Amino acid sequence: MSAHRRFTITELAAEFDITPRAIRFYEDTGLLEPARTGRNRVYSQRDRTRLKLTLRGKRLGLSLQEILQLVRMYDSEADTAPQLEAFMAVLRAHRAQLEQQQDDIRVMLGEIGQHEQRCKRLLAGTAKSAARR
Amino acid sequence: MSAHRRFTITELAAEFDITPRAIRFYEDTGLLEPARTGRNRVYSQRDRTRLKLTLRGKRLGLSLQEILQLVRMYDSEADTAPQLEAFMAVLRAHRAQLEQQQDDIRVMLGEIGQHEQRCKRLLAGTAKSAARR
DNA sequence: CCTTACATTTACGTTTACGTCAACGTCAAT
DNA sequence: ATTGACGTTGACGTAAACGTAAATGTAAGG
Repeated sequence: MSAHRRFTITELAAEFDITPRAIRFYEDTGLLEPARTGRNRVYSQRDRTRLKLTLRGKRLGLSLQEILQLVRMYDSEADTAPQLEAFMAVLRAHRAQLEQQQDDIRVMLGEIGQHEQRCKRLLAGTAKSAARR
Repeated sequence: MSAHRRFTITELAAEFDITPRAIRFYEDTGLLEPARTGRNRVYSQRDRTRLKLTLRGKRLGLSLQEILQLVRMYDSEADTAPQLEAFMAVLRAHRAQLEQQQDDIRVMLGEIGQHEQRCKRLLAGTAKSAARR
């Protein structure tokens, strides 16, 4: 309901388990544009969403600059055909990268599974030799 | 067949599209341990595999130190039960992180799809208004 | 009024992952 | 003999993403 909830910097920091310093830094790079009450920052739902996007991007290894380009693109009102074409080219590139990452993850999960199996076998072995005493 | 192929640093650099400097840096951090012919580095299949692992880790946002811990763990001959338990704990943590990334990727791919749809619609619109002249 | 808690800006420090010379060795080709 | 092409080891530079300390404001509670 309250679509216009306001957040303080420490609230957001606590919620997302980051420091206020980091949040201010994201503002410096242009990712957030909180309102002010005097000098103090006031964050809207939109800012919160942006922050979530930022952290998601970070988890995938994007730089803040790359994230900034993405959110700017998403917000931009591209309307001419060349702009739209350029937009879509960027989208395709990012999709390709994400799909590459999906592959990488699949491979890594496979390796982890193998190692987990090996550990289980070895643990079964140590359990037996411990039981033999 | 030739399981003992040897590679020079520029060969590997070319193959993986990185600089020799980067490869030497990976050696400094302990990720690679090439043999030597005099002063010159000679890389084995194993080194090449390590390098591939390293780059895959990087694409997923891991730091070189984290990658180093992983490959060391994978190479280690843990045999005592506590070691194996600790090993598996790390494996579980990494699997959790990878699954988080999978989620992140799914969300992002969804967003990209939406924007691509929007672009297509808009492009159809601009095509029409261009045709009207 | 004074302290405590949280906020601000400014500014310098730090880590990571290389880039970029500089100075040198080496081997093949001209 | 010299010229590249490729290799080496330092050593310093740099961009990114904050950490951290200093100096200050300000609102609430005892």
